[in-house]
Amino acid sequence: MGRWLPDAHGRLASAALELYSERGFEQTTALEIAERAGVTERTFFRYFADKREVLFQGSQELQRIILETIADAPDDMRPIDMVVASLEKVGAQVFDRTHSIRRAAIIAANPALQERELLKFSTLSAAIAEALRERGVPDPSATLAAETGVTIFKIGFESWIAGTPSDDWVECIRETVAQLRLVTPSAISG
Amino acid sequence: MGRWLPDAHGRLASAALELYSERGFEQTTALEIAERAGVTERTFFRYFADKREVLFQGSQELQRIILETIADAPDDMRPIDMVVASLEKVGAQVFDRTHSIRRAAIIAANPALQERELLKFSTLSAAIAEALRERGVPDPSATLAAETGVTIFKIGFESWIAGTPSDDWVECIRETVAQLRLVTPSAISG
DNA sequence: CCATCTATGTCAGTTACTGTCATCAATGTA
DNA sequence: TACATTGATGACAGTAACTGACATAGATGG
Repeated sequence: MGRWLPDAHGRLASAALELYSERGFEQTTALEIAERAGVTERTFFRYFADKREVLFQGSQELQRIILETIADAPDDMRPIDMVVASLEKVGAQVFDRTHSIRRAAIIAANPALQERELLKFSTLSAAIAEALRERGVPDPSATLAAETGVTIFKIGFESWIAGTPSDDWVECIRETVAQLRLVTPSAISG
Repeated sequence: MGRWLPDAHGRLASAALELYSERGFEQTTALEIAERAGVTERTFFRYFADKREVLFQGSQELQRIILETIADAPDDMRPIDMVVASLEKVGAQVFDRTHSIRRAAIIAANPALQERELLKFSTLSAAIAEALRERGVPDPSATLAAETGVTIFKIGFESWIAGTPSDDWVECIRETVAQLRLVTPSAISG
């Protein structure tokens, strides 16, 4: 056995989620998180750039899968369909529903966390647009498809969390796309 | 003459903009801003909730004008056109171009400020959607028109700052709408 | 002339985060 | 076996963003 318990990163992330749930984000200090995880406060900030970042560890993995899927998509696919397909793929691999529900409640209760979430979405959108451009999709199509894709992700994620109309990820994404088609048919589907 | 110089709020805002420009947002302390404005640090935090908020004082006025314009729009106008009309109206009343250019450069250089800006846009979008709903526009049309409107604002603002194709606000908004029409003709214009 | 109001100053306190150096198990190497 | 190196962590001091509580003094109204 090592000098310390393994997986300090994971213990910190779990401790933070618990404490943010129990007493709220602002009412939780970094010291408290560290103590519950059995490390010092300094170690917390070695793993996470700040208190908010703990809740967004999944975003890198999410982005990685989306970008890879877009890069590997067949050439004859429409850009928006490449993006939607990558969104469908992401669900099963990344999300635990119980965890996501708790996390969403924490974020909904705190503007500082909403800010961070918006920045992550903005970053994701820029990365998707760039991936599309690398596949030869010109602007503004690339940017618009990316923005639309992120909008679908947001709304689809919300409905998956809410469980309406379904708690199945792919179904939520497809239903969201269908809704959007009703409003902008010629922009989404040929 | 009063006990203190008048317009502490304005002096603080100017001092902050200067210092953020000169040495960057993170390299500027609240104490330095206060000293340049001739007040104490405590007074700075009486006027502004935090260091970032100084740069977003215009957003409330911006939102007010947009919402009022939407509320007063003719009944036969399409929702998206109500929003676009409100965006056109806002420019001359709110923005000073020199100030806006400096401000944009400061924000572009700092992720924490980008987060705040995204939150302001998100808030604006929600408020526009609500204003449309109050005029009888159902969802998801209201939400989509609001989101589209904010997108137009963002891109139009960027082109106005850049001066391409014009440094005239209304022209920038109209050009952005035209660009968007090219991509989603049936969603924007009948 | 007095009471109150309002904007500000003063000051102590909490906490998020950072830089730096020490420690010590694990690991590789002679 | 002995010894140097590495990597994760602890220890600790420091900065700066905020916050709360109370003091002060000019302006204002009766």
